[in-house]
Amino acid sequence: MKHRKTRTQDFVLEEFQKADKALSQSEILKTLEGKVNRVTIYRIMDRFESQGILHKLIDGEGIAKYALCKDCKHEAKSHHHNHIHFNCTNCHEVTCIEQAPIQYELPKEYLIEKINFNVIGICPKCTIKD
Amino acid sequence: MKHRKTRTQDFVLEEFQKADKALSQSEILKTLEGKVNRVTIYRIMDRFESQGILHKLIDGEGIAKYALCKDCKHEAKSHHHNHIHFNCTNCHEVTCIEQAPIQYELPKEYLIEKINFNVIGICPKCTIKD
DNA sequence: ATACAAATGCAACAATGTTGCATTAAAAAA
DNA sequence: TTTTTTAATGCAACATTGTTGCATTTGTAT
Repeated sequence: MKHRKTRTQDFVLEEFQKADKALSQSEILKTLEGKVNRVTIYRIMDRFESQGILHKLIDGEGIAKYALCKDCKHEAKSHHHNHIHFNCTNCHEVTCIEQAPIQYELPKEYLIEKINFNVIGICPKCTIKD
Repeated sequence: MKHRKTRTQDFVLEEFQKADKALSQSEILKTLEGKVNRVTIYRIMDRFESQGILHKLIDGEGIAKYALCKDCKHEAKSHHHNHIHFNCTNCHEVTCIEQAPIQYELPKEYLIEKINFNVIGICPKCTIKD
């Protein structure tokens, strides 16, 4: 016996599917209208991350957010998320830009475990309005 | 009359010069042994940032840190810091890697204001020991 | 239906960061 | 030098994020 299906977990997962962007604990909590303890949200997101359902990132403000894993490689030990996260300073949405290629070079003495790349600016939805 | 020279500000600046890495409020506070209020540290670092002396970054854990500006361009409105910050998971130091080139592409609809790139892993100092 | 343990709730705690207001102290003006 | 101005600091209070321990609830296997 491992994982148990609960309403709150289903709800959280649906929120991520609907949102199509990275969400923080407080954003999830709002949609639950205080019906669930915030500690539970933290724990559900942690659990989803270790199950490879979500990936965690730190946004440009230092807030931990999670987003659905889409094109992730799930091979053993190599669950990487080497894509840019775009932080819109207008609508404050953080979105995964999986199609944007990143290239960087570090002296080979550096052992790389993972990356956390944030680009801060105005997203397409907000530039159109302006 | 604009800026006033104080001992605490001098001390903070010296710490950054000695450290040659990014420092958080709490790290600065420790070296001051509680002789200065932590709010003052926040304000000094903010002030230094707006004066172009320090630049702010969010490290891989979401903690705000500041580092000395070295090769920054200080032309009007273009005080960029487009370099990688390396976060060592062993010694927990965060260092600016100004010589490492970064290339990334985003659809042109995205307006880029600044970036915050963290690479997390083991730094050269720590790989040698291992 | 019962038993096990995963999931949740709740209280408490720590750390980070911000704000308002009183006080201190640089440095300019007298 | 003394006085005045106000930038800089101290302090209290607050908000938010995140974590931990323990009791309770609730899936689900038996």
